[in-house]
Amino acid sequence: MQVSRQRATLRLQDVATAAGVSIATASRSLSGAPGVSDTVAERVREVARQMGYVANVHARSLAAGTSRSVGLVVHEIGDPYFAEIASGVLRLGGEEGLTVQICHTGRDPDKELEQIRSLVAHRVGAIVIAGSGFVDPALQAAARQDLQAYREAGGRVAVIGRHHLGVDAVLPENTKGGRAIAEHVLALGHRRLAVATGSRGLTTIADRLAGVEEACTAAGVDFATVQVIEAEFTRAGGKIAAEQILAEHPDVTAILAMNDDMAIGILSVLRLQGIDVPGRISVTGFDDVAVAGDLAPSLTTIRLPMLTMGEHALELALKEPAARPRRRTAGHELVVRDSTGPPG
Amino acid sequence: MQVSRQRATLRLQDVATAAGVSIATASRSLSGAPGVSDTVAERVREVARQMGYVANVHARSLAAGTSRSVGLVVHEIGDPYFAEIASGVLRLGGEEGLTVQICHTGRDPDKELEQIRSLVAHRVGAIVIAGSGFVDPALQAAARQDLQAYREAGGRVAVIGRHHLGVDAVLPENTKGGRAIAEHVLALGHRRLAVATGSRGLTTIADRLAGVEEACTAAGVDFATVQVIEAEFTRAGGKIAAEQILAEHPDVTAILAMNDDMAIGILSVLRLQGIDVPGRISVTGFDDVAVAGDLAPSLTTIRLPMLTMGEHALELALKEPAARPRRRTAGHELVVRDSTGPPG
DNA sequence: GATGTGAACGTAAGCGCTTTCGTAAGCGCT
DNA sequence: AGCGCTTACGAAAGCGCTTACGTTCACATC
Repeated sequence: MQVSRQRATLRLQDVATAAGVSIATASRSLSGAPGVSDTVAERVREVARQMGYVANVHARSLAAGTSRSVGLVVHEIGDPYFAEIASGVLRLGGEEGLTVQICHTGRDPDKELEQIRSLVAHRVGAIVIAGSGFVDPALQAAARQDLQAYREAGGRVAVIGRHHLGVDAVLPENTKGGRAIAEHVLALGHRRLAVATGSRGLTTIADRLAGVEEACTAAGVDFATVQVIEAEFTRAGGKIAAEQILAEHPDVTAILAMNDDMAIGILSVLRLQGIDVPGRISVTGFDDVAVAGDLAPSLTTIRLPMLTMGEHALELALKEPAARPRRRTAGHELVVRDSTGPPG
Repeated sequence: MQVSRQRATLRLQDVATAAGVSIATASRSLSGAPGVSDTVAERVREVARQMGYVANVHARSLAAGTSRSVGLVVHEIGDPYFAEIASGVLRLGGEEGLTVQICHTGRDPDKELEQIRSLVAHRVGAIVIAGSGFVDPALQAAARQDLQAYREAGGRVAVIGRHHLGVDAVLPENTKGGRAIAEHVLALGHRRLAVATGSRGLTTIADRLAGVEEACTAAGVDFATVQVIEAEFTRAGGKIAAEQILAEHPDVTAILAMNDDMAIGILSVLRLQGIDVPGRISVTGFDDVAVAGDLAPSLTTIRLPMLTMGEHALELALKEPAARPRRRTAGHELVVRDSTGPPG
């Protein structure tokens, strides 16, 4: 007895046979390439649909030398800042019929390189790298070199929020934003400030701090008197920073967190300790993550258009590469809410 | 003059030539397959590293018939619930050396099918589908059929939070959780309840509501007297629901939101209207997203281990398929915080 | 010393597509 | 009828890998 051995999946050949055409015609019909009469093309498509044929992407990419997919590298997808960027990339990518590979690095430079390599291996058409780069020149150079090779092989790269990689970039106005938020606090009359920040080894943070320093200098406040507390760039880090500030610098009247996540942690500690915000201490954030406006008190912060930044970055990456790296600034906006007020 | 035409990217052949071995030996060396002496294998690897060779994943997948990548389907990656699940999948996936393709559907059933097909086309080794399914049997059947074909072709599937697809599943205790949160509120003495929920056409929501109904019945509260307000399953939907509840049912003393996002929106509206929580109205959430504990008032909710659920789902999907679909329940935990108290 | 054995390596046949090139047929023109 | 031109299609050559199978050679066995 003969056992009819069934293939696991349909091939283009099966569709072609069923439609009574050659494999070449079938391929052209399905991809919409010219050189096939409309009637034949339509018949092939109908047959394929009925059979439930799904083309093998690997075979297609190998033969065509291109792939309809893009890569996205983020620090941590659970972080709302990156989640929103990812949402933007996924939205535009979906519209363009691209699949998106997401990698997260946990802010580990080695892992970042590894992830980039993996994306290169996948011959993704474009790579979007979100999140701060490293101030360390050696790390920058390593990333730069890998990306350079990828681009020479025809890959496209865009980054969000770092400007040292020689590729197209979407740049949030970190320095201007840092300046704006500090100016707001200074204008309210605060003079004894603390800053809660993540590692200064990240460019984003360095930029934001630079803005704060500018504003202080302009207002005649010696930046050296500003207490800069470095902790994790997370809610937990914010809590630790807040406790440290309260313990060591009880006279501070305003705490500037360098992202909303830290600010949320800070608010939480102040609330637990019964400290009035903004009555005794004003608190500010940075990013304007979705929840910032719904906190109590709602958070004064700098709005960055994360979703749009994700879209723009992918857009840049999909464009014909320019001779010189393009820069696209993403605007910032000071959003004044209830967490800031004049010093008590 | 002869122009040396340079290849865009290195091939395995180039490495083999440089190392003075055949392409087969090179392949075996790099993949760690047996049949190569250690010295030769090491030399090949060293040469490959020095040349910066990165294997073409498409060629590899095509030849080997497998791919080291998995797909993740979520409703919306910007939603913290899904972002945390994604984080779990990415974490475990990264550990296993898998790349992860993320698709989001915007809660659109057609788009979900489309995304699943795209993943099938990519011959991903496994697919994890997160998020509620549709109660509608026709939609269920369509998804089920596509997945069935994929599994017959050797693909693995696991789902999170839906139990109708005949595949391995990680099931959050939605009904038990709904019951627990309602019991908590009822035990505090509340009798005039409102529920703010997303579309009841989603299984997750139907399950949670069923739990609430159970608790009400057990406590002798007629579920028909509970005001169930259906809106978007988001912060914005929570605000709309809250306004409607305040306008139409001002005597309500507790609002049960069917996820934290809605609860945050509700808290925000109550705060704006100067309504004391929990003094006049108690509010509960569901999920325990990261920010829930740092809100003011902090949110009483049901904790679901999202990150772990993501990991477990991928784990299930990577295992040898069992004869019968496996079920793995993810525990729930009532987290009582400051947003609930006895009715005023 | 003939023979079997296994390890180490090379040859070549695909994997399922895309795309170049060749060919046949249909068309209008002289 | 003969010519060139266009259009529609098929044959076949890859894309860059993996892997079944063949070959070689060192070594142990009788």
